[in-house]
Amino acid sequence: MGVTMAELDDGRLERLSGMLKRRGILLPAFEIHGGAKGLYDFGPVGGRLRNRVNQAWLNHWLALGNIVEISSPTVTPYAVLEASGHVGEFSDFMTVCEACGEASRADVLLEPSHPNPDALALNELQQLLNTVQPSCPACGEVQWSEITAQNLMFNTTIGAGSSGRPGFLRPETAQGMFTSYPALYRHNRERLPFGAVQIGKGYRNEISPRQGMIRLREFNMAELEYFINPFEEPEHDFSQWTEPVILIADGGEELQMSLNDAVSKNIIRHPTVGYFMGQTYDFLNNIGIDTGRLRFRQHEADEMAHYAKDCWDVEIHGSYGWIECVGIAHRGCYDLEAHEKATGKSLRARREFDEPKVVEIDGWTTDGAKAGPVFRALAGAVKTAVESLSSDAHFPQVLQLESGESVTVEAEHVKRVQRTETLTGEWFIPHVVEPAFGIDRIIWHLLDHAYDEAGKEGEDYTIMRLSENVAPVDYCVFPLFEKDGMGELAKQVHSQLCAKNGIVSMYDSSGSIGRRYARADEIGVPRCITVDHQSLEDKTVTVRSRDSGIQHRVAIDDL
RNA sequence: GCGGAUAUGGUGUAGUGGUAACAUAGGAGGUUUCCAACCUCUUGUCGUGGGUUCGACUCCCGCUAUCCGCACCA
Repeated sequence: MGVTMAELDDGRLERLSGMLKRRGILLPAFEIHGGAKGLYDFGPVGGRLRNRVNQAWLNHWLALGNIVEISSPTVTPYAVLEASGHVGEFSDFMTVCEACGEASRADVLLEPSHPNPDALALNELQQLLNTVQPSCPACGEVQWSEITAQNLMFNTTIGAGSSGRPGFLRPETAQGMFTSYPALYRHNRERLPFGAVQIGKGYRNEISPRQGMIRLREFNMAELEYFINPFEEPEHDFSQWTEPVILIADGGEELQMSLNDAVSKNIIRHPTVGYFMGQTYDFLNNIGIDTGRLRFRQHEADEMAHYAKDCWDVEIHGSYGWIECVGIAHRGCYDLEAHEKATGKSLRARREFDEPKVVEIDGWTTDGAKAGPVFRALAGAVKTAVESLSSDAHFPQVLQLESGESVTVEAEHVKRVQRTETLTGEWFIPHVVEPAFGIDRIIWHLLDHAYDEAGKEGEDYTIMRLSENVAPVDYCVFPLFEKDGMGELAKQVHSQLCAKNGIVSMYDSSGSIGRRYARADEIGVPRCITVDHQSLEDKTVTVRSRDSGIQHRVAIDDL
């Protein structure tokens, strides 16, 4: 990078943004009320584009055969996001310099004095701040206020009055897939692997949204949670990904290597992660991302969340430089385990052992009839303590319970347990590989890559070279002139097309024919249909393709 | 959040202490036998709140938004 946008694009970004606004693709939201930072409208053309991208995404994953689609609420109870770690993780710990009023992040101030202050809890940070006494980066004084947590999630209250419970707008869609795990597992006949996808809105109350569509406060995301059995070696066919792609591995150097090779050389550390990298590459290619401006970047070990095993971002190059648009992470069992711990509900899958395991149980347990009346409320804790003893323990014995109390256990309170158990399998927490897509960022780059203002015969001319798979309008229908019945016939063709499932057609009769082609090109309509004099005689029309300008004559009935 | 700049029809811009202009786009009509042509008519603008003033789009202050840099950013 290092090249500023102005040098790079010569005003292209401004012209593109202006066009997107003028043509109803992307517009600042609520503009008549003064606008709102980090919030955008998809306009009459953009709304359709977004839907097409979402649909293409959905179809891409559903085609794998073991993926289901769900939809969960955006309003999320406090407890869910506390369990997932977001209440802690999505907070910035702020402290204010009482000398100059400058607010700083406590963990950033303490970075020189601690290997990973980001991981500390509030009270630990406060302690460290008191000990270290860092000086204010703005004024040099050392007068810090109490640390406060600044949460990046939107707060809300679910319910009214005293019955209202605290909640948040979700910062990601993923938690819905994790909290729905029992239903997903049952639906999939209790067999791994399987996946669940969800497309929806996420919310982050960014301190400073910037760069248009790149950092939003409300954004469209699409996530896949793929649940796998960590005891099984995954089998994926990488034979379709032998073309070299750009990889920036952990070490920092840029490699040109196929995904196939990267997996076999263990640069991509988990085959399922590699498989989804390949699938993601194909998806982005299919919807029209210029794959020459796409690269995979591996998270460094210290950048990765502590539970993640391997994590790759897909970065796409556009007017804002290289932007992270997709993250593909191996999250281990972190999420399901977290919800399991918080709720006490089992979020597991069953696997049968190749051979049953025979377990010799040789130890002690309490004799309920004797120990119960003696230890009363402590009986449960005593039982746990006794069962942790080895087979050669002797009684009477003084045991320290977890609660700190000591009890004397007599020989009559316990009995010997000696038996053999055969275990045919076990319950385990599945691991998760999560490809997470920022739809808005992807749409931005689709537009950015498709926007071609190369000109035509020396004149300024812009074409939006969107893929047919996502183009918001499929056809424009023009009467060459709106007379002699050409207008009526064109309208007829137009409504005939609109009536077809999934087809969007626009009718345009204003301005010269060239102007209408230009308007259609600007929003990326792949094909324009023109009704001319000949159409009136033989019921054929010309179909002109956007990228080549070539026209074919086609019978109306064959459209 | 800090610093700097900016805010005029849909879009891009000009301009002034006496209620605004140009281009382009849009609409109607005409013309035109396929790539932003032409002619006529026409719609539409000073981000927002306050102050100074006889009078503010213009000067001052606040707010909001946008852009750039810093900081922040699974």
